Amino acid sequence: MAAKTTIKVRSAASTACCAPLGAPDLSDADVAMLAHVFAALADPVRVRLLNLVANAPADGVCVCDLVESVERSQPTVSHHLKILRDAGLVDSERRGTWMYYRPDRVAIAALRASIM
Amino acid sequence: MAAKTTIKVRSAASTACCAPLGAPDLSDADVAMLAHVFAALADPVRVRLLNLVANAPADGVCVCDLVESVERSQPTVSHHLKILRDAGLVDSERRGTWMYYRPDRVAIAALRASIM
DNA sequence: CCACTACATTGACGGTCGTCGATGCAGACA
DNA sequence: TGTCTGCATCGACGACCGTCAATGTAGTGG
Repeated sequence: MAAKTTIKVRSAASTACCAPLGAPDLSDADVAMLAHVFAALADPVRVRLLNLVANAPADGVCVCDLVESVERSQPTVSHHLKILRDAGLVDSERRGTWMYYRPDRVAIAALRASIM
Repeated sequence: MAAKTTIKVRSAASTACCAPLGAPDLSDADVAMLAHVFAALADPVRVRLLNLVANAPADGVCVCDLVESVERSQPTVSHHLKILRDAGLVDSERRGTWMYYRPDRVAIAALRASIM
């Protein structure tokens, strides 16, 4: 079996984040990834959703509660949550009929660190 | 003349930034402002431009140098720089025929602080 | 005054995004 | 099996965004 290198494996979905915005040698891939994560926060509904998820109890929030809070249709909320999840800013977990969303605090801290 | 209150005047152009993303009482105005600033960084060209401006000599970079670096037309670069300036992330100053752009490090630090 | 340079603004085009109704799908329960 | 609930996906529409050529504007220098 191949030896595990010390290279950090990027978590599944091109997640946040990486090289700081102010780095003198920022690669095009880093630029694209940063823009992708920032784009996930470029909509007021998604900012609010992340804010709600971040202030939820430790076991998460279900989509139905979020739909009520942001006053958008359920498909629209699902759409925005998918964008936040693809950006690595939130996690989701199925429990029974419900999907519970929680913030990915590691990714969020990495994003903060990437700003200069 | 009216007495100056201690209320902090928001610098000219709805600038970055303010209440943290994780605040339990984040107002709609805060959400809108955060989304606006994040939207300014939601494009790879603008992320690169801010990166270039941030790594420029202390007296700034002229637009012509940025045009060469990002390989876009001069109107396109001007357009992106205007978005970054409206978001409060960069400052511009005229010197002779040239416009020099510099990062607004205070606003950038405020943006970092606003992430949870 | 004129020509030139550096940058901003305008106008137009194609592509992407936010939104919702309709539909699909999985789990719970009888 | 059938039905109900919670959520995801699809399809479509209007609005916004990134891009560039053309044009406008301000400063420089002859």
